[in-house]
Amino acid sequence: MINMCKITTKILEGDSLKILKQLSDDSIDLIVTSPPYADNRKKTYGGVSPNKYNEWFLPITSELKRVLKSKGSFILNIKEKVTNGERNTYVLELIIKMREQGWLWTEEFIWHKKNSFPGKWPNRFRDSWERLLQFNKEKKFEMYQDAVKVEVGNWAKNRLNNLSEKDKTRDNSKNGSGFGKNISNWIGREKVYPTNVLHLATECNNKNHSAAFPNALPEWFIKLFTKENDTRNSIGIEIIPEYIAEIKKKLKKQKKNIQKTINYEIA
Amino acid sequence: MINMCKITTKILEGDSLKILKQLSDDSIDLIVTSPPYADNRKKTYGGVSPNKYNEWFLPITSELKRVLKSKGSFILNIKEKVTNGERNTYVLELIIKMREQGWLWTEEFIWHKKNSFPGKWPNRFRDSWERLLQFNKEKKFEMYQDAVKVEVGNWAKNRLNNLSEKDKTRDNSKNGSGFGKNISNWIGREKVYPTNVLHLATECNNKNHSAAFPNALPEWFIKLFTKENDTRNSIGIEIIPEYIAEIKKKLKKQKKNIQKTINYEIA
DNA sequence: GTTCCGCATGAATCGATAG
DNA sequence: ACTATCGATTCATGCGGAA
Repeated sequence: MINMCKITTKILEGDSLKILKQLSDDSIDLIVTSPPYADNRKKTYGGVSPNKYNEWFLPITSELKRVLKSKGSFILNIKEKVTNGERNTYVLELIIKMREQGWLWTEEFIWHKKNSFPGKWPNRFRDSWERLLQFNKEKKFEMYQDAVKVEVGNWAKNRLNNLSEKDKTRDNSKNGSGFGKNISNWIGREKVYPTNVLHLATECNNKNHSAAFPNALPEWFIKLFTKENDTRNSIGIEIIPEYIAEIKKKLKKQKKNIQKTINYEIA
Repeated sequence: MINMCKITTKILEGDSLKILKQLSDDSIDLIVTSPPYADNRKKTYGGVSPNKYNEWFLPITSELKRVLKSKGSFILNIKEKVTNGERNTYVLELIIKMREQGWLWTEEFIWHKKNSFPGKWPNRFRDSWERLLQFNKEKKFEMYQDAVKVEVGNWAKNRLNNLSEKDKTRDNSKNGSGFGKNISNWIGREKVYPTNVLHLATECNNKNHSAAFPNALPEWFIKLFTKENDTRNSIGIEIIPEYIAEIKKKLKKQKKNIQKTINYEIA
């Protein structure tokens, strides 16, 4: 037993706005969501038209702000659809409106979808990216950058073989920016920090749910914004009964493995 | 002589808003610009603070709309900077305001900067992408998708996307030596359309101008939005005398090569 | 002509300190 | 309290000279 704490995964059933109202203030460390995009997924979630989207979603973001801890983060995966030949501006307006609610728009990560949906149109190419908007309640928030470090690029192998005298000391840039470098700092460094562009393929095996949201995406943000050895209790909110059954089936499968080391419960 | 038309490159000197007013309505096929980002380039272009940015830039976009042909495109390369720990919203507001001017916001391409600026901060990673906003006057516009097709497969895709000017001349010389063999390589190799994510490195050898705008970027849009065998006359507007001198020097070097096939003039 | 290797450079941002 | 300046930190690329 590495950790004797009890960890729970709660699946709450119903409309997210109503469910959220039952949760306490400042109780959640991280929120990751990919709401149904406007007018898409009509068959499953009813579909919200672009001009009603913010009217529908802003009350939810307001509740999310209430339940999020002050040092927590909210990641919103979204992409505006094309209406009438143009990219619709509702996402831009959503960001502006959320700031009026008191959210800070800290960053916009890009999810580069390496295997984007094929297709051809006369006036545009395949859409190969989505927004991952980071919102916070306060300027200082929890972030564990070391948890998502990546391998250093190939350049380092060759570059570091023969260091010149200049490489061994701090060399300040000529343009007066104060920017300087000491190449010898890289000796023995195997991992570096990533950038704000994530290269991930969409998952095609998610047959029974309409969101093509790869597991690696929330996983990356969970690593980045929550502490590794803390208990990571989680909550999921879902309105469609069939999906709830599917989720619970998957969770039960995993429970057996998890319980070998941790006291794990599905609620 | 492939083409007997006269092609001209005009370098107009002065403030772009004033210069634009001298150009005729509906006379330009394609506009590609990367205006100084808010508060950056203080040393060279004076710098406009984020809250004054749109006030400064919207009169220019209004003139750009007047001079653009009805089926032309306007590509705006821009990225908002961080102010007070947040991404500033002036670019979002610019898009909304430009639509009020009558522009259509057709698409947002992403420029993934492979060699983004280094740095480490407690609350964010390196910024590795910029916006390439496509605006149009009408829903139907000129677009030549076949001109930017890429080879199928990851190897080819990366190779083509990474092409620098140097790469291209090298490749050409290879073509010259092994002509028959290369042709056979092309046969049967399928070409596909690219996506709306461009992977390009910034160019660091641009010693006398601070813009890290790779040649490949405007080149890609010129191929995509203007017809290959048309005469591609061009206009550049620049306010700093030193840069004008630099541009003219570069153009004169190229003139000798170009004039072997085309009647080329610098104005 | 080609490959190898040294090296400068880049649309940055935060936090502390000074005015 | 608010603004201005300054130091610290960091990674990948393409050019140019050498082999």
